Amino acid sequence: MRGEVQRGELRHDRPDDVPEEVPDEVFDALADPTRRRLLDEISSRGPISATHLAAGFPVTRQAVVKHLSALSTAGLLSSDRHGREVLYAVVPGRLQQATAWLDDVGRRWDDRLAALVEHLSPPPPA
Amino acid sequence: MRGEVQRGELRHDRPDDVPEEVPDEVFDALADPTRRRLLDEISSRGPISATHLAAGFPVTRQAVVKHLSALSTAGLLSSDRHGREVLYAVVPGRLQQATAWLDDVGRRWDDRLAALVEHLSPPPPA
DNA sequence: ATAATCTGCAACTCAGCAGTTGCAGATTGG
DNA sequence: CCAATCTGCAACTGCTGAGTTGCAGATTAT
Repeated sequence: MRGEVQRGELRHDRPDDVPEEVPDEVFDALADPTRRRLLDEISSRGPISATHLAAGFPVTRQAVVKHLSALSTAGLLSSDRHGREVLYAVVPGRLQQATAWLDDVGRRWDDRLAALVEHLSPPPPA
Repeated sequence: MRGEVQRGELRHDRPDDVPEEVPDEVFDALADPTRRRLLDEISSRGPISATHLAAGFPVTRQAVVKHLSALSTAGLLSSDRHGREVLYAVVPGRLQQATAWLDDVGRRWDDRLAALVEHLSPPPPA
């Protein structure tokens, strides 16, 4: 037996370009530990420049800038230019999109379990 | 000027091996779109084997197995062997750890904004 | 027993991303 | 004006992770 017939076609009728209604870049941005620490710092210290942030991190300023760009692309940060420096700030509403998906999965699973319990345990004799 | 004095030392006194109190593997597991779709499927269809899942995905069974392993390592899935097949199920409690961090950052930022508004707007003249 | 399934391990390829260095443009301060 | 500072762009390196193929062991069905 060679080659195992794997790689079937999808059963769901989602179009290929809309595989899920989930904020893709958001999770991607949150995946990196350094990016999460940056979000952490900014949320604590308030609007701050890349150079100032980099002073507190073990990586170069350029690396920090790339991470901030990723976070901005995901809509988690906003950047405003003040004079010669650029201050980054948190956009809190965007975080809810991530939690929404997590809650959805969790709730769906809870519903499954609840339905299962309901099905397995008939009402006690009165 | 060559070399820019970047790469400063951390200002926080966190030890290096405990950079953050955040579920690292969880975010790492949630970073991949395929893994999120797998979680999605399992939460909808209930306990299911890797082979069955792979039939609905455009990748090989092995790839699915690797993703399921990552999700299990993160504590998001549990696996039970029934006969010759292994059924994967969602562990919903673990998802709350991820949402907890997101909520923390969001709430902290909201507090900052609230304090700022409080400070900038003195009580109106009576 | 034998064929069909399902799982698991190992080695390999390949693209992407984190991080780096180097330099040039723009802005503030003395 | 000149020096210091902050930002931005581009090219390069290195590693990790997603996905693959190939095969072997275990379990069920005929």
